[in-house]
Amino acid sequence: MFSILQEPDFSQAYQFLSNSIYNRLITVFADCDIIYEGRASSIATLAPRLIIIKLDGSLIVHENVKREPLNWQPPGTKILIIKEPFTILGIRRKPKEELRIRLHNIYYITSALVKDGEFKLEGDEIDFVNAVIKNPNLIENGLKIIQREYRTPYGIVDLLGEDSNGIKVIMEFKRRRASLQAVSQLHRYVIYGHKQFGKCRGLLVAPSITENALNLLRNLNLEFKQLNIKAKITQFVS
Amino acid sequence: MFSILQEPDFSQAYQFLSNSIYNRLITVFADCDIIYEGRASSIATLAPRLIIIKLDGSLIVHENVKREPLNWQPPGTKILIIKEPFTILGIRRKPKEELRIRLHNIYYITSALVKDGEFKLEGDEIDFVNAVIKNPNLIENGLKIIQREYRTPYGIVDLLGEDSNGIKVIMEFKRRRASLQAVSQLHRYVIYGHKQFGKCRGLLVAPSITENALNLLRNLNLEFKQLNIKAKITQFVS
DNA sequence: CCCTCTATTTCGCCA
DNA sequence: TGGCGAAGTAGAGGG
Repeated sequence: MFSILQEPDFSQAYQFLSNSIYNRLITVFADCDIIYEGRASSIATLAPRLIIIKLDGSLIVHENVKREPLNWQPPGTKILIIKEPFTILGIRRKPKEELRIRLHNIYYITSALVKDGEFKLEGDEIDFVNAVIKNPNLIENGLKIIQREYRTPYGIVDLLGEDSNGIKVIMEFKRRRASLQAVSQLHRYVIYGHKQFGKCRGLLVAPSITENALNLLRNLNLEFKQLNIKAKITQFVS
Repeated sequence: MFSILQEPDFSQAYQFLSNSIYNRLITVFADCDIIYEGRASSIATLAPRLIIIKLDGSLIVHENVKREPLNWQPPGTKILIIKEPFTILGIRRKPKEELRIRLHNIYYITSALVKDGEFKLEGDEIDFVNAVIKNPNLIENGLKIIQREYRTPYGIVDLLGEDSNGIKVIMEFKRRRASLQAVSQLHRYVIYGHKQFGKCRGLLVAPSITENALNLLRNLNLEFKQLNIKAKITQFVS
């Protein structure tokens, strides 16, 4: 199920790692320096760090703060152990990049057999849009839903509808406070909509919007509909 | 420097964790189920997982694939150990959320004293813009740089310049292939620029651009300047 | 705090 | 494989 190697020499570490890579979830705690070269480049000087090697080739290096790793390599990385100098090397093509972790002193190595469990996440944007599809009146009376994920050359429209006057309504949803970027996104779709449908409306649906975004939105003749899906659900329940 | 506890009972684990939290970099490998409730919500069923607790309160749970953790809590999280049922609880206000990791069987716990090393990263967008500030002719002859990070209500312009005809040039830089979103971003600034300066140009600077983005850009009377900074550097060197 | 934007973003989906 | 956009995005920087 798991095994631990404490203060191994490089020869022991080499054996252990070679047998475990791509088979086990590995952690290494060691003094190391790190060179990354690829999409960007970085150097990390000698210090103790926690290294994780996953079954899919993900390579992750943590220091003692932050949720984000100091260095990493995404899934699909080719991982090599070099004996001299003792190095964990992660190589990727496309983009061409490599992470070179040179180990100076190894405190411990662990390996473990992990079987993924079930995982379910709720409350993302999909749920938000789904709620509106089920009940278009949340947006406005008489709104008809035409298409979800309507594809245009200028991006993918969350929801395309038609109002009670037969005018197309292009809707962009944000689960959180809408920003300038959300307005721009909607604007892009409306530029296309005008070419495609002639007159049409652009509607940004979100729980709130920043002041600058609201100004821009008005400038561009777009509309904002305040909608907080969680609040609405409780409203329906009560 | 480090210590390891193998197959502890809950009482031992409690002692160990209580003494280590916020002092040491901790890893726990254990069978656990996890409930997250906050910005979204998730459930993970019983399975062996690797848990990391950092000195700044970061809480990270990994399974055996992906660079991203299965669940997490960012820095600043309040971490509590509950005895019955044995649980690592991470609580945050603003946003209000909690991560509840219930441990069923603990394989090992490690703790270690980590001193952060030096770290230096190069090759991000800042370097890209800096290269142009140093040598505006990379963009076009006669270009004058007026301001870096020019703030407008519609966003922050990477670089504001003036061309040889005295026309303002609003520049947006992308280190990688420019997308629709990059065009929109530039367009936002130019909308403001027209109000502020009257006539002005919008220039997207990137190593390449997607076809749809290029079409949109032309539609909006914006310009694209192909520039690959790494290539340019080698060019100057050679 | 909020706003804005980058990121070695990662990840998923779809043509 | 590339385009596109969401993410419990995280993290940085400025007002």
